[in-house]
Amino acid sequence: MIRLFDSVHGEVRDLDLRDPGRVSIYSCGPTVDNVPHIGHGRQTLVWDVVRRWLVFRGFDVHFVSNITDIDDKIIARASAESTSVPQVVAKYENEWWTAMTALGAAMPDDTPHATNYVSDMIELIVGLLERDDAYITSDGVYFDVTCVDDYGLLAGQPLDSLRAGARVETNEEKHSPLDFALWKLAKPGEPSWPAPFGDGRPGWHTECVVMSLDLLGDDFDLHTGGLDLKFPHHENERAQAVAAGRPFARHWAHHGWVMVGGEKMSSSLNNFTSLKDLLAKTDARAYRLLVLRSHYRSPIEVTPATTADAERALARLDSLARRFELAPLAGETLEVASDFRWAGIAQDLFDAVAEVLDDDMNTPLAVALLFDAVAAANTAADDGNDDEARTLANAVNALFSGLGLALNSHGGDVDVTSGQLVAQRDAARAAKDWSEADRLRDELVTLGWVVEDSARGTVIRRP
RNA sequence: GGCGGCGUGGCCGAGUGGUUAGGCAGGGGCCUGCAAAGCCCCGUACUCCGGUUCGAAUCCGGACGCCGCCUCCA
Repeated sequence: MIRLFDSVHGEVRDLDLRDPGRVSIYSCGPTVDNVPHIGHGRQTLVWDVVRRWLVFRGFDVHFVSNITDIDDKIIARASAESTSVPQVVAKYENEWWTAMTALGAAMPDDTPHATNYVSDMIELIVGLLERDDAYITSDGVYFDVTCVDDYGLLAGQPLDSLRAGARVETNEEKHSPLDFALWKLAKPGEPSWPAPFGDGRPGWHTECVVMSLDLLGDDFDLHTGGLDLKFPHHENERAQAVAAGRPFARHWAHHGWVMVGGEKMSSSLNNFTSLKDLLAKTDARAYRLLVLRSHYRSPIEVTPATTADAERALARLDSLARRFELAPLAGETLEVASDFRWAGIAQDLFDAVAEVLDDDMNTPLAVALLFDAVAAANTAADDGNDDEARTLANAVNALFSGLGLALNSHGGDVDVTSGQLVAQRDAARAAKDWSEADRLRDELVTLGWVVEDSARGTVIRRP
């Protein structure tokens, strides 16, 4: 049984699936109005890992993540860049998938785009208007939050206290400051779609409810997103579903933010580092390891110090991969291609890791267990217990593969010159010509290699 | 004001009422021709003040500090 912290109940609970063995997940995706930042990267990694783990555990996972391709901020960006909305969308959506692929994240099974769902959204809004759950103003259609009895469920507060804390509302026509736009009437020059209540565009909260229900069906299993989406975005999605009489997400899960000097990283605070910039100087696998080494609900700081720490830890894993010539068992695909036999000490490791991952994805503890196994494998190999060593190393490799972290045994392509130097050094060492061997090692180091001796002779790799 | 989270050894970061988290960095040792990699050993931490308990970093109360949501936001 998989357990996950449920944001509605504020506690870790069993994942109660609609269809046993199958997991339907909707993960709120980006508004493509800017380059993805490190926080988006964490988001993608967190849910990629959850998805992979569920697949590894044998569940049939249906993973949906949307692209918001119409929004005020996209329109603003098009204006700022003196270009069109479609061009902004094309540019930043491309940036998004490029960065996420570089992170080693598997593509979602479905990637719905809001603009392909406008007619469905209009249909939903018409229904809400018919039931008086929404009303029309001079600039659009708004949802009346008082129509949902338990509005505030995700916020963890009743409507009254939410209203008390609401900031000063500038829109006098809204019945309550908490009411939100379902439809925004187009101003001149803005992209628009025809609708019975006037040409315009859908509100952000309306997209996700329509797309998730369309692709995953009523009563789907899990809805995820950043902690900042819990309220009001998810609250409002749910409110529409409730008003429309559609059973919505059975579970809600939210991940913590990337922090910058103690403050939340955010597009609006403009304190972000783009994912592209991070990946230009950091191994993407190191970022995945950094994310794995903290709990998904905790805030993390991504700094040169923490990424360097992760890179050195990763080097230890790659070192194991080289020693045992391990090849990753999963990459682009989610299935871990392995005929690995989980038995004996491998089974013990699997059981220990599974126990902590099944319990609210305690990846830091799982990683600790895997590092213990790394040491055990090395010790066994040092002691000449080859079978045990190899079994453990393979198990570590399989489990990291299952989490999307590919161990790398390949130290870099060796050019002809370097290859010759390696051969010469082995010859010198065989002849016990140490000064010549050391000279050749220095030469290799100058060429940018890390030189190690192994049972197979000189091995070189890139640092 | 309402609601929620956090405060662990040099750094990152888990965690349970009593037993080594793990990683990185640092010190010592083994291995090695010398290194590198690997292995072993070491630091004995838990914001503060009370309380419960045979025993609390872990439970309760309080204080202080930090962060977040209530507005766009992963």
